[in-house]
Amino acid sequence: MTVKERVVRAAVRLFAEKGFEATTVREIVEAAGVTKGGLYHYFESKDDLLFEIYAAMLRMQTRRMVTIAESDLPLPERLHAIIVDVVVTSIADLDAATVFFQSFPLLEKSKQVQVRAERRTYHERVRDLVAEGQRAGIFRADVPADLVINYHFGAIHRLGMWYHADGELSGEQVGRHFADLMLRSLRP
Amino acid sequence: MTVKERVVRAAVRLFAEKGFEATTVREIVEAAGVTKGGLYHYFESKDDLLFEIYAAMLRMQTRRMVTIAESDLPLPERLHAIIVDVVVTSIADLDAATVFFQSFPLLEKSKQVQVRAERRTYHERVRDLVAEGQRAGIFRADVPADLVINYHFGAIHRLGMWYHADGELSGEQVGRHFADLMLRSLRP
DNA sequence: CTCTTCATACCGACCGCGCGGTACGACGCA
DNA sequence: TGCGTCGTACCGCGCGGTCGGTATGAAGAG
Repeated sequence: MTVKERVVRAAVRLFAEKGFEATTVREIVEAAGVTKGGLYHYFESKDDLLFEIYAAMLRMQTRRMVTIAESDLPLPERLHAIIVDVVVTSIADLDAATVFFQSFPLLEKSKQVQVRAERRTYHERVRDLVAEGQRAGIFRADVPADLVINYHFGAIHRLGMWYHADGELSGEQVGRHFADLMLRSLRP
Repeated sequence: MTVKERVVRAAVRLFAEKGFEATTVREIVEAAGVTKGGLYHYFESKDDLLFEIYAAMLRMQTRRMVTIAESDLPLPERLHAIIVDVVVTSIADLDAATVFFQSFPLLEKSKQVQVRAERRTYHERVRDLVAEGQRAGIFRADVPADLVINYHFGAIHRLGMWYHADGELSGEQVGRHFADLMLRSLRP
């Protein structure tokens, strides 16, 4: 494992556990078994480290979502698969997901803009699926598609607050339950 | 308005906007129009200030929830009213709600224990309503009540991330949509 | 009614600590 | 020798918190 990977791994765990600001660079290098010189050789700043975590998560989740959205499955099944996938991948790297959904305001403003832009396209892409289903009469149309997306993704973004790997449910099971809850709430 | 109130009001706004750790005591006293001496006369520490915000929010929301839960309305209507109420009160003081649901890990550990205990009773109280409905056959029973509560309250806890008062929907409207989404997802 | 006492409310200059970040040397490989 | 890869000793800053002091006004004594 490279120095860079060890730093990222340690940082993600600490950020998830104690928050970005409460975690010191000294703690990160200690947990990663490297030194400050090593860390600052690969990262410009503590903030830059957070941004790398963000960028990796965003790229991965967006790519997977687009792949499913562009498949030729029936619309409700595409939506179902997207929810299951985002839940499963979030749980697979729960620390990163926790950081991702909690530390956004702490990013430098300029980096926030970048991240927000990509998050927006993600949001709109999925929202359009819902809106399409509403127009087709597959989904009930008496609730705004934007609100539906904010609602259900809000639920997903809080996963890190309560899910523990030693619990009874696997990521796959949680994902299916979530997808079912979403689709049922849209049933006409 | 007393010094204490002004401090709390300013602190809530700043904590919601920039996060607890990123907000300095100097910024708070400046925004509140008081001095450090005044602040530390009423609060033991910056952490104590955060805790007061938490305690007030918790007491208020728990009290309201219990009142509704103990009413003699039919079960689904009680659940509906609880969701509408928590959404409306969260939106009425969105800054406090945002802080409440985001800054928990930054509280002192001993205070976390207190808060967690009360949050737990809140959670269990509402979960029991769902479980009761499942046993009675009013709600579908193929999904764990705990997961249902985590899911739907997760959505509520993210309100501060996207709701803006200048949008099209009032707190009441959002509350009703949320409650509808929840009850529909439980329809057998 | 006046004088003394004392608690409460608040002020703001100051402090020590530990933070993120840096400078520079060393080591290994080409 | 030269370049990329670190290690280590250090730095300045700004943070949360402190502490000696003052203003105010209620309570008790005479």
